[in-house]
Amino acid sequence: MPDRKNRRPASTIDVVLLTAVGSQLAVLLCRAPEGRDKWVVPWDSQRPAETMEAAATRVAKAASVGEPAWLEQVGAFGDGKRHPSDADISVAYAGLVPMGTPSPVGGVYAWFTLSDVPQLAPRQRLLLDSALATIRLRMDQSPVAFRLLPQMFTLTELQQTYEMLLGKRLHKASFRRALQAAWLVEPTDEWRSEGRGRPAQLYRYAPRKRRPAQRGIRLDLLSS
Amino acid sequence: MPDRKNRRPASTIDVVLLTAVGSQLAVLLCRAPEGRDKWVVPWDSQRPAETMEAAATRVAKAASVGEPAWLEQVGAFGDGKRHPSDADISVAYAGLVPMGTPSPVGGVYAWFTLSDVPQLAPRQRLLLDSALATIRLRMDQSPVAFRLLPQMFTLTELQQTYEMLLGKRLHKASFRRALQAAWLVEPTDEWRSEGRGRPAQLYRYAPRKRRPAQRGIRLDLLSS
DNA sequence: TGACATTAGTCACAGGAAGTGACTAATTCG
DNA sequence: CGAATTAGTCACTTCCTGTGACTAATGTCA
Repeated sequence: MPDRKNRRPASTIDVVLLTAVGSQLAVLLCRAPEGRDKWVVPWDSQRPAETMEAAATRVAKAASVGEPAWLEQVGAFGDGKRHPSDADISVAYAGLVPMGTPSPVGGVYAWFTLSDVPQLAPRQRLLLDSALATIRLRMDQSPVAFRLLPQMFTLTELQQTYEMLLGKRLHKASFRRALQAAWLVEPTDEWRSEGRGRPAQLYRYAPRKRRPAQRGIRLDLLSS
Repeated sequence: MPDRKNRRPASTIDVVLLTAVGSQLAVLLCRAPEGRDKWVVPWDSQRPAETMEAAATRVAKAASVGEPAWLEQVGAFGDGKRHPSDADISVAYAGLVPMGTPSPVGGVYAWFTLSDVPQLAPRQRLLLDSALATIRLRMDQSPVAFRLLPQMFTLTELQQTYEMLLGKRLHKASFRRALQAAWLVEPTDEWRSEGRGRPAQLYRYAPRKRRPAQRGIRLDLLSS
C-alpha cells in the first residue's frame, strides 16, 4: 500500500501486478485513501539502502499476494504527466502472479480485468499500458506464460494462456509441435479429469538445454 | 557534456550513443573533467519542465553529433552502484547515429569500439550493457539497422550492418529474399562503384504497408 | 447398457519459408 | 584480352508451419 508521506518524493516505484482471471488478464489495483471509487497502481518510494527491485518486491508483498513469480522493470516515466505522489519520476515494474492466487482481503486491493480498469492518473495509465506491452514482448524470449499457471498444468491450459497473451487463437497441433521442439515442459504421472471428456495429462515447466542455433532471418519488422 | 553541479542531483539522464566504425559497434564517451584518462557516458540532470526524452536529445546534441537517428529509453538504474553524479537513479537512453558522422571535436568526446571501452563507473558499465542488449532486442521489431546507415546504401552494406548487430554471418541469397518479403527498401536509380567489381545499386529505406499476419508460433525462448 | 457428446492427443499431408551452392553480370587491374 | 573481384539471381533441398482428420478416453442420457 502506498505510504503517503507528507513530503513529496523524488521518485516512486510503481508495480503493475498481472494475473489471469478466467480467460482475461487482470491487474491489481489499490483503493486510494481519498475517494471511495478512486484506484491507483500500488506504489511506494524507495527506502535508503534498498534496491529498486527490492522495493518493487516489497510493494508486491504488501499487496499480500506473496512474492510475484516474475518481476521486471518496465522503465522510468515522468514527463509532466500526473501521478498520485506528485513525484518527478516513477519507475515501473511489471509482475506476474499465478492464476488462482486469492484476491487480497480487506477490500483495499482488487483485481480488475483489463477492460474494466477504472480511470487512473495519467502517468499510471501510461505505466500500465507499457507494462502490458513489455509482457507481450517478453513472451517470445522468456517463459512468461508459465508464471501465470500453477506448477502443474494441462497443455490445453497452457495453450489458453498463450492465446490470452497473444490475443489470438492457436491451432492445437501446431502449438504442441512447437512446444515439443522447444523442450520447455515435461510430463508428470498425474492426470486430471475435468468433468466430461478424456482426462488430460499434467505437465510441469522444465526447460532443457537448448540448441543455441536460432535459425531464420526474420525481418518481420512490424508497424511503427 | 555533463554539467557538474555542486548539489547532488536526485536523478540523471545518461545517453549511450552508438554508431558503426568499420565493422564494429562503437560508443561515444566523454572525457571526465578530473583525470586525463577517465571517461564517462554523457549525462546530465533533467531540467525543470523538460521531458526525459528532451533531456536525452539535448545531451546527444551537446555531443555535437546532431540529433540521433533513433532514441529509446533503456530503463532506470541505481541499486547502489556508483555513478559519476552520485545520483540515486540514472535513466538510460540508447541512441543510434549514422556511420560516418564526424567524430566530435575538441578531444572531449571520442568513439570507442566495444572491445576498447575503458573502465567506467559500475552503474554506467551496466547502463551500457543494457543499452546494447536493448538494441539487439529491438533489431527484430524495429528498423534499427537503417539508423546506422546513410539515407542511401547498398544491400551489401545493409547485410554487413545486420551481421554486425547479430554477431553472425548471413547468406547473401537468404538475406535478400527476406528483405524482399519484408518490403523494407526500394531501389534508387543510382549506382556506386566501389573500386573493383561490379557496381552496386543503391537502395533507400522505404517501408511499405505490411500484411499484419505474423505467422509462426516461435517458442524459441532462449537461455535466461 | 449402449449411442452420443465432449475433450485430449496424434498423424499425415500440402504449402511455404530458409539453407545453400552454383550460376550470370559488370567492373578494375595487369 | 583474361583474371580477379564484387553484385545479383536462380534452383534445389530441407525444414517448418497450417490444417483437417483421425483415434482415445471419459461423462451423459435415453
